Amino acid sequence: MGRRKIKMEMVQDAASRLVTFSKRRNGLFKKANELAILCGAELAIVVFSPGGKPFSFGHPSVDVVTQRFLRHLQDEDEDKDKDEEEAKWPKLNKRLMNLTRQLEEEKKKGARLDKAIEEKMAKYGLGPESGPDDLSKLEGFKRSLEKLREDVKLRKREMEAASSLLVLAEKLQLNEENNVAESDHDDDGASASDGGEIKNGN
Amino acid sequence: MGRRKIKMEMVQDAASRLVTFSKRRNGLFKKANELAILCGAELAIVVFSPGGKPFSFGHPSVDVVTQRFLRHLQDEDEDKDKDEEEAKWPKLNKRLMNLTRQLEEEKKKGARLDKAIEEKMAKYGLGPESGPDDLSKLEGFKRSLEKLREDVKLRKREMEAASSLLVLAEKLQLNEENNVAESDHDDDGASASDGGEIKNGN
DNA sequence: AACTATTTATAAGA
DNA sequence: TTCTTATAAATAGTT
Repeated sequence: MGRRKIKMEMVQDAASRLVTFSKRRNGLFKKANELAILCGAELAIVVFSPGGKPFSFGHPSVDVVTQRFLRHLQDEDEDKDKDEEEAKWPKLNKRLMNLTRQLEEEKKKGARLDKAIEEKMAKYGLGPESGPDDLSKLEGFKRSLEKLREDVKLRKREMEAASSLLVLAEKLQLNEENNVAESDHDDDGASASDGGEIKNGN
Repeated sequence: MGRRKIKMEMVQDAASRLVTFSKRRNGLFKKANELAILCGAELAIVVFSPGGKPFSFGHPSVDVVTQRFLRHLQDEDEDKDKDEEEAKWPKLNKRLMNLTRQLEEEKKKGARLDKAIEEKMAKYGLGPESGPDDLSKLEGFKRSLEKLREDVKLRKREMEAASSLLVLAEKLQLNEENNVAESDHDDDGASASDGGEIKNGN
C-alpha cells in the first residue's frame, strides 16, 4: 500500500527495516484496537522489533487475555487441579491485586486527561457533528486548553512526589518480609505493591 | 475501508459483529504475518471472538515469543547487585526499577502530550498573543486534536499491556521459584500455532 | 515527521 | 461463509 508493491521478504536495508517496523507496528496496534472496540473482542499482542526490543498491546489487558487463554487451554486438556494451583500462591494473588489496583489508577489518570480534552471540545462546539458557530468560542477553547496543559504539568509533579513515597513504602515493606522470611504461612498484614513496568521498547 | 466509514464503537447487530470480527481477525493476522516476514520480527497474538472463542497467531510461535519476553525481563535485572545492601533484595531492585521506569514513562508521556498540544496550538495560529485569523484554521485544529486523542488512547492501551505482561512475568517467575522441582505443569502452556499458522477457536 | 501515489483492507451487498 | 465492488485506510518511497 504505498508507492509501489513490495516483495514479501525481509527488507534488506536495516534502516528501512526499522522504519517499516515502526510504521507497521503502529498499524497493527491500531487494527487490534479497532477489532477490540468494534467487536468487543479481547486480545493481546507481543512483538519484538528487529532490534530485539519488546512492544505489546492488550485489550482490556495482556494479562487478562493471557490468563483467559491459559484457562481455556487447561479446560480443554483436563480440568482437574485448578483450585489446587490457585491455592499455592496466596501472596502472589495479593500482589496481583495490588498491582491491578495501581493499574486501575493509572488508567483513570489517562482517562481523565482524555475525557478532559473531549469535554473541552464539546463545550466549545467542536463536536464531531457540528462545527463551531463563531470565533468567540475559540478564545474560550484556547484558554481551556492552556489550563489543561497546566494540569498536565501539575500531575507530573504529583506523580514524582508519589513515586518517592511508593519507593520508600516498598522498601520498608520488603524489609519486613525479609525479616520473617522463614515462615511459610502467609502474613496477610502488609501488602506489597508491585511496580508494573512500561515497556514501549524505547 | 469499505463502502462507507463506520463509527468506532461496538457494532450493534450481533450477526454483523461476528462478520466484522471474522474479516478483521483475518486482516490482523495477515498484517502480523507481514510484519514478521518483512522485518524479521517475532510476535504473538491471542484474541477472543465476541462469542468467546480463542484464536491465536505466532511467529515463529506464541510459545517462543512469550518465553523470549520473560527472558528479556529477567535479563534486565542481572546487573543490579553492586551495592551490598541492594544485593540482599534482588527482587526489591527489580520492582523498584520497574516502578521507576514506569513513572519515567508516564512522565515522558505527559510531556509528549503537553508538547503535542502546544505544537498544535502554534500550528493553527493559537499562540498566547495572537488570536486566529479565520475559522478555517479551526477545522484543521479540530481534526488535529481528534487525532491526538486517538493517540492518547492507543498509548494508554500499550502501557496497560506492558504492565500486564510484567504481572504475568512475575507470576510465572514466582511459580518457578515455588516449584523448584515439583510438578512441572506448563504454565504458559500455550502450545501455539507455529510459523505463522492460524489457529481456529473451537 | 510530512507527504502522496498506490496498494490493501474492508463495509455493504449478493 | 464466500465473492464482488466501491470506498476508506495503510503505507512505500520520497523530501
